[in-house]
Amino acid sequence: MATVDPSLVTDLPMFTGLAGEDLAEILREARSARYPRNSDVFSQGEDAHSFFLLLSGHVRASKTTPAGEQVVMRYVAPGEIFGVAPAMGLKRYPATATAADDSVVLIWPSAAWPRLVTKFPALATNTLQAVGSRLQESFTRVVEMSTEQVEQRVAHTLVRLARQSGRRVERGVEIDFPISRQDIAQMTGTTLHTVSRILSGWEQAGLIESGRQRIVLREPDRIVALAEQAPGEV
Amino acid sequence: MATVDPSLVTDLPMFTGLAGEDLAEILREARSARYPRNSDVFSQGEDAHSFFLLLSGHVRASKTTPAGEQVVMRYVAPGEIFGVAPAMGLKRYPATATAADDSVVLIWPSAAWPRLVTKFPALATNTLQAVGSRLQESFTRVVEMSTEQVEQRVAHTLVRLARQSGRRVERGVEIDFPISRQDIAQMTGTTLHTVSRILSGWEQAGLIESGRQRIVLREPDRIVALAEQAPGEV
DNA sequence: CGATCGATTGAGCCCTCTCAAGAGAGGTGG
DNA sequence: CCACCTCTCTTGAGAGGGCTCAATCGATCG
Repeated sequence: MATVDPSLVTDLPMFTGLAGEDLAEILREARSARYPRNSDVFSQGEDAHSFFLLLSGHVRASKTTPAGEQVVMRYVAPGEIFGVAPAMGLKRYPATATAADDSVVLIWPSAAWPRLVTKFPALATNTLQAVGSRLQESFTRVVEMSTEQVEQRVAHTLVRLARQSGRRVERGVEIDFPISRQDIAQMTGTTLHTVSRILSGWEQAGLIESGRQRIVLREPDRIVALAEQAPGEV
Repeated sequence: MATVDPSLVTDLPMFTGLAGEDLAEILREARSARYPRNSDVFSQGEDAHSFFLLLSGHVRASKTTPAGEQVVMRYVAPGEIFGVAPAMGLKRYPATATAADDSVVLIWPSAAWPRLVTKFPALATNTLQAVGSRLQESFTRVVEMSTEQVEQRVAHTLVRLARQSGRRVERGVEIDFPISRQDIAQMTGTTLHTVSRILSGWEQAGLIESGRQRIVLREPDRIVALAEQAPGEV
């Protein structure tokens, strides 16, 4: 397999402070692979043999409870690293990563991490920032689940998805990968029935337009308003 | 102010891989300070001027929403670093840190971080692991809030607090710092009324013994069982 | 064109919140 | 050292948001 072209990734936050030859050396240790929609990149509990960078597509990270319930932790957008369990000192992946859409991924063997990070300390700094911002996001979610009603949480989640992975279309902003009511329920701690009722309501009010695994925000500002409005303040 | 004695901190995860003189050099950049119970070490939104290591006592990190509601993110135990916003690239503290009990803290100016991490790359690795394990904890909390009922969440929270900061007493395991029903409510996303009702029930069942800001787990195993039992499985 | 997967919608219930009141424990100041 | 005041905890009553159970519809894909 050919080496990855450095120009594809040179501007990513992960490689801040890493110049031409250094970057090329890092990339030489990686291989790329394609994952078709709905296939798993890795599974929860599996030996953490590699870490990853998403080149294109979208990857969903989810955790399964002992009782078999699934919770979606996040969606990975192109340019982000994921499956960095090895860097955090974990032996096994704490979640399952599934291609939400056909995806292309760079893969480094875990064994390369200590060597790379010793030679290129900027990698540690950049990873620390990436993990730090995920910690902030996770905290935000805890706060929302503690203080907001379901409708607000769904609104916040859609706004965030649209900002992270929105695509401008004629009628508004479309979330750029297939996402079901069930997925949104698993991101907001509710049931697919409740999500369906909420989205049906919004569709009738003209706020969104949606179909099978497809959501277009027609009036993003009014969804933001819903997200921020205190309950009862109607 | 005298330099901190390296022997006090040499075994902490934060300083793994750092030997005598290196450690002494790192500690020379820190000062120590005492915070009486209920005083703030730093406040949410404030300029992130420093990062910290807790030597003794307990510190509560909490976030306040725009609507004024508070959510407790975690309790810091002795030996842990906190307020590492600077290392994650944040300009301001994302939460408020309050001494839950009289506490002694090591303080490094943020400006020291880039210099220290360049000279001692192990610091970046160790911090990455610390932030990584917090991310795992935060994920655990999201999963619990998504899938469990309030009683299970309270049980899980008490078990975790007892493991992290429990002290053996004759009658069981006591949580080693003052903690109110309100604090537990803000950790589990419920109200102090509901927490009070749950703890009253457990007290009558002989599972715990409690008083003003004080909780003793008399039968930790049975609390663990409550935490893990599926709802309805009674 | 059938089968499967996702979405919709109704009915009823229950867990938890809200509102309300009061009791007990500690700390503090005179 | 006592009285008061504040903070924490308890407990009841009632309401409601969201879940569970159930059935149907629609769309996409092989």
